Amino acid sequence: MPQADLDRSVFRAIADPTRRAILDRLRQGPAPVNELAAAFSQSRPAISKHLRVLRELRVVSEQKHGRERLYRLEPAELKNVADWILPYRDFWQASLGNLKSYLENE
Amino acid sequence: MPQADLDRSVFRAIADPTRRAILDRLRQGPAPVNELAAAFSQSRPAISKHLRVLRELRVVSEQKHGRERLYRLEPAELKNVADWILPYRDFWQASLGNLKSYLENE
DNA sequence: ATAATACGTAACCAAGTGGATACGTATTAT
DNA sequence: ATAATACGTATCCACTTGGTTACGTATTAT
Repeated sequence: MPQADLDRSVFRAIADPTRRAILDRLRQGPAPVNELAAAFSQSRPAISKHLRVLRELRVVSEQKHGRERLYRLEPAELKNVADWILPYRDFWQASLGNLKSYLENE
Repeated sequence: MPQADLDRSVFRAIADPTRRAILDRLRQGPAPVNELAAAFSQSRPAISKHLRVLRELRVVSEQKHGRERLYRLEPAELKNVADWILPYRDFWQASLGNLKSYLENE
């Protein structure tokens, strides 16, 4: 069999470090493509492709503004990540708790 | 240029849906490989490869137990995901707040 | 001792990914 | 009108990924 059907979830969007950095930047407010590209020592088309992925997975939105395109953070899909990670919280809290009591009993 | 240096973060570990499912399963307790493989309509070696990725990124640990290898969830690295997503929480809460007041004012 | 079980790994392959350069188009500046 | 700017897209390429089958090895069962 060639390959299973692709993962089109938000997890793919945040799998790439450049895309995560773009999202981090957009937390400070919308930005045009050139400003984003300037920060990442990659060609502008490369950033455009990353933005396309983020757009298609609905993590950002695009708004034409003159000849610029302002990209804006769309946090709704990211909530899925938080929701997925949530039940694991108990586990690392338990681990830290064990470590704490271990240290306290030495 | 061929490719940038690879992302070896936990985000890569959770990028694949099969690997996320494995982690979800391991939340209920450690499991041997065969049990994991039985659940995913993939060959056992495929699951072994996924487990290797999870192992190398320290999201699971392996423990030999007779001829079985028990895989166990190691939540510490997953905390990085929760930490990364945390500042975005404000954004989707703001969005939901806006939606709420929008609906209330109609 | 021999067979069966539970794995990991090697080799291979199709498809996906992330990058670059080249080019086209809409908008603004001159 | 012409040039410059700010993009998106097409094409190409090396590398990665995720799957398979074939095989080797340690452990347990007979």
